[in-house]
Amino acid sequence: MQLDKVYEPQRFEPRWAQWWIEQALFTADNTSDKPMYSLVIPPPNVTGSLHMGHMLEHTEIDASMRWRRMRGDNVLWLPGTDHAGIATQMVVERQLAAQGIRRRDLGRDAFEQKVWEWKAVSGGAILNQMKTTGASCDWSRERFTLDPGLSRAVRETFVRLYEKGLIYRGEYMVNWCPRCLTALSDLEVEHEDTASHLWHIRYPVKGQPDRFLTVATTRPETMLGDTAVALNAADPRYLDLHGHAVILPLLNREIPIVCDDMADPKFGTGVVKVTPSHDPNDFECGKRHNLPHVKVIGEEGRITEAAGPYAGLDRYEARKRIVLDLEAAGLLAKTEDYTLSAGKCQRCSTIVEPLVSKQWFARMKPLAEPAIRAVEEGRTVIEPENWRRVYFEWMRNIRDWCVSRQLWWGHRIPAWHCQDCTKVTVARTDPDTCVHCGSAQLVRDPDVLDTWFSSGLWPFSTMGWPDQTKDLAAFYPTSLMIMGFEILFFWCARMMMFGLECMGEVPFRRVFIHGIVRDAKGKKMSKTRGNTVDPLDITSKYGTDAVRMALLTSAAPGTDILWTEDKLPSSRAFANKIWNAARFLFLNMERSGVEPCIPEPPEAIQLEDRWIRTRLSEASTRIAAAIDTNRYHDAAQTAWHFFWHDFCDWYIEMKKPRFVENSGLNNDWANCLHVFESALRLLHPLMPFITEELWQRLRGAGESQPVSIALARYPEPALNDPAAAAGMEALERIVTAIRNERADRKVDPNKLIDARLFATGATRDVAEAQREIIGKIGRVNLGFLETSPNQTDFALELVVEQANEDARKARLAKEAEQLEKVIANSRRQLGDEKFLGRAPAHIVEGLRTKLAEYEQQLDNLRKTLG
RNA sequence: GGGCGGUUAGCUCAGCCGGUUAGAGCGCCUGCCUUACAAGCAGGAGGUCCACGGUUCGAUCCCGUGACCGCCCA
Repeated sequence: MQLDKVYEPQRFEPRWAQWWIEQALFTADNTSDKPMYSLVIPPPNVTGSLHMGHMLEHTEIDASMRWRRMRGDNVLWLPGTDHAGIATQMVVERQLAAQGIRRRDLGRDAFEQKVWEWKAVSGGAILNQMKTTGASCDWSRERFTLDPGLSRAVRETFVRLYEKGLIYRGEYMVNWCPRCLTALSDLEVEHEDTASHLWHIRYPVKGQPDRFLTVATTRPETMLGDTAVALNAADPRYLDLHGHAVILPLLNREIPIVCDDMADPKFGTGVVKVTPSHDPNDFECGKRHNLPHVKVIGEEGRITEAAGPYAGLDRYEARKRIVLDLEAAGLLAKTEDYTLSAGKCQRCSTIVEPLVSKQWFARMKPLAEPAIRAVEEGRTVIEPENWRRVYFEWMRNIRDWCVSRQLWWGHRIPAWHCQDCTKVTVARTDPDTCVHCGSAQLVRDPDVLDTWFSSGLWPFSTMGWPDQTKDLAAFYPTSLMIMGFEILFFWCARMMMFGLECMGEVPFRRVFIHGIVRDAKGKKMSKTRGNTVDPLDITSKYGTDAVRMALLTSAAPGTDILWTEDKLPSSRAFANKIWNAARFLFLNMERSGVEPCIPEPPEAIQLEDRWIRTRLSEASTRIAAAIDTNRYHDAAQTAWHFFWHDFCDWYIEMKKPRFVENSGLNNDWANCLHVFESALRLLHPLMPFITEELWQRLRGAGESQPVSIALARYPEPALNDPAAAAGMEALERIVTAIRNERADRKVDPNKLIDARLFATGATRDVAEAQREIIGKIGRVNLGFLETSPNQTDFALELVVEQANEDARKARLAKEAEQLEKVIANSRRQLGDEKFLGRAPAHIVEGLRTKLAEYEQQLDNLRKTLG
């Protein structure tokens, strides 16, 4: 068996990715009686393509799922995508616009058809990319939010909530995107500080020439729709104006002066303009005073006919004109610089317009309460813990959710408006007649639902709800949810609410919020910034395993990852290390006449076998605990250290002298192959490809083995041999001493020289027992001294011609200096009555023992230095 | 305005309940192509744990204040 000299993942990764899918290795069994572990993917957007954030998320999930599977759990990782209403519609509209076609020209059905065609081509790109990067999903259960089954779940939920009075329709102020031409929920509006101005406008008081009320506004164009000015009833400056009116500048409309607490005497002039149609606060104020609405900005962000001379202008063009006109009329008191927080559409960055319109809303408070309780009671655990507080904060201050969107791509609201009695019929199956008056004159509501409405049902709609399916019985509630914080409210909170409402049970037992992958400067990656990284470019260059490892080693919980490509060479080097360790073993197996195989665990006889198997046990325990608690960086680092520094640096080096030609599968080989094969299993959840490739080559005929390492058992703690650990510690001390001496004396690293060791007790025993191996690793002929040359219990002498003592003395002197400091510090503490009196006994005792050791070490150093 | 997170080696980051010479990877310096691996091996340098104050026998860790960086919500 020959391996290529250099690790080239491109040669085998695609093959395994495809094979895993063909073999359907990851299909979950809903009749299994094994312990269940399930997770539904945060469904990527059909418009999207893979970015590093996905790669991190999917790597963490995959590590977790593969580990659970190898532990023997019945694992379900359910993949799929969501239809991303606004984003997808935007993409297709843009394509059509390029051909000079507008959506409305095409008509609703034809347009929807176009979107489906587009979805068939580019939808699911991310899932295809996941397949090539080896995500161990159950592809037989792939779902899409607009699948018939999932659409039925959406409809069922809408009707249920409507019947319970939790969904209502009404005219309220909503966030309106003048470009997307739809209402948005509060969450879909992103606030951004923008440099702007505060304009102070003078409104003439009616019947009192030369008297003005000055109001300050950030949006002068809305003055066209003012229907009052408000002042505080308690404000002494304006007591005489109660009941009077002002003349709206430019339009010369008379509007009343009202008293309202919205006007804060301490802020600005204490007078505010009231535009009930174009500001949420003014909307409320308008209700309190029964003010009329004048809608001066329309759906497309243009000034309406109601604003007379300005009609037809874009809202920002109108602003400029109005400011100029006010100035000309002498009614602009002043203009201040002002920073305001502008709300922008999450999808297209257009500044959102507050507009009054008739929309569907979901009542959130009654749904939120059980979802809050579930987290309070720990039925769902959110980690890292600080996100729990973020969740509570939002849920406790939740507001009703505008669920209708004026789009064509999505789940159409199952509501019909009667043309006769005007009442609404909401139904699970399309109605022929109005439930209120029996009329057949029904028109279906044109709106669709917010995409997150269907995403909120994902954990159970994907499993067949509202039917009582075997999948639901087997896999709901899911075990774990791994996702980014930015969808904690959008998605996680809504799944919690809908899960509890529809299923009567939380959607997942644990939620783990992973970090964000940012660019090298800590900026969020985004297409507009142009700082995105295509993971497939990186994986094709370095290999998927290396990219996974680079992400995992950086993935400490609660920490964002600053991505730079220079993280990759080291993880590729690690993969190469694994590759070459395998290469070494295969070459030597041939020499020893050992066929590829996975031996039964043999007895651990040699020191290095007992030690490495102890270390293996420790590593597997630690990795298991780390993955179980989502500490992937810890899992990766533990595996890395075990393989490179324990297995390669020490174990293989010690085994080298034991491998002899034509020895066959002796105990040394059996131990070595057993440990190597275990190490592959240990690493498999983190680096699935290289471990599968090497494991398949190692297993040979191996009929008793599973078809894939992915189905093999995860290594379990087997051996704990403290004596072997101590023995190795002694051996490492001797070898390190030899290496230090060689370096100090500048002895040619390859030159075989004589060395003499004086040691006592267990160290002497190890030195004698492992004499040959120490000699091989340290390139020495090791002999022993029967008396200590410097009165200490450990001394090493190299037999060299040139006794270059300087470097050695300098090093030892430095060591001595450090020790003196530590000793002084320890003595001071041990001389402190308070410390002795109040510190716990084991700490004091520990320090005493340690001090004795330091003193011994220092004594040795001094004697050695002469 | 309210809240959250961060500040540890040149860089990127670990560091569990406060305790026993503060760690890793990369980079750097020195020496080695020792027939698995130069994507490697061996040795080494490098730290006022942001600042100040407090609690404590003891603080990188807990508390307070401040500075700077990043983020969320209004």
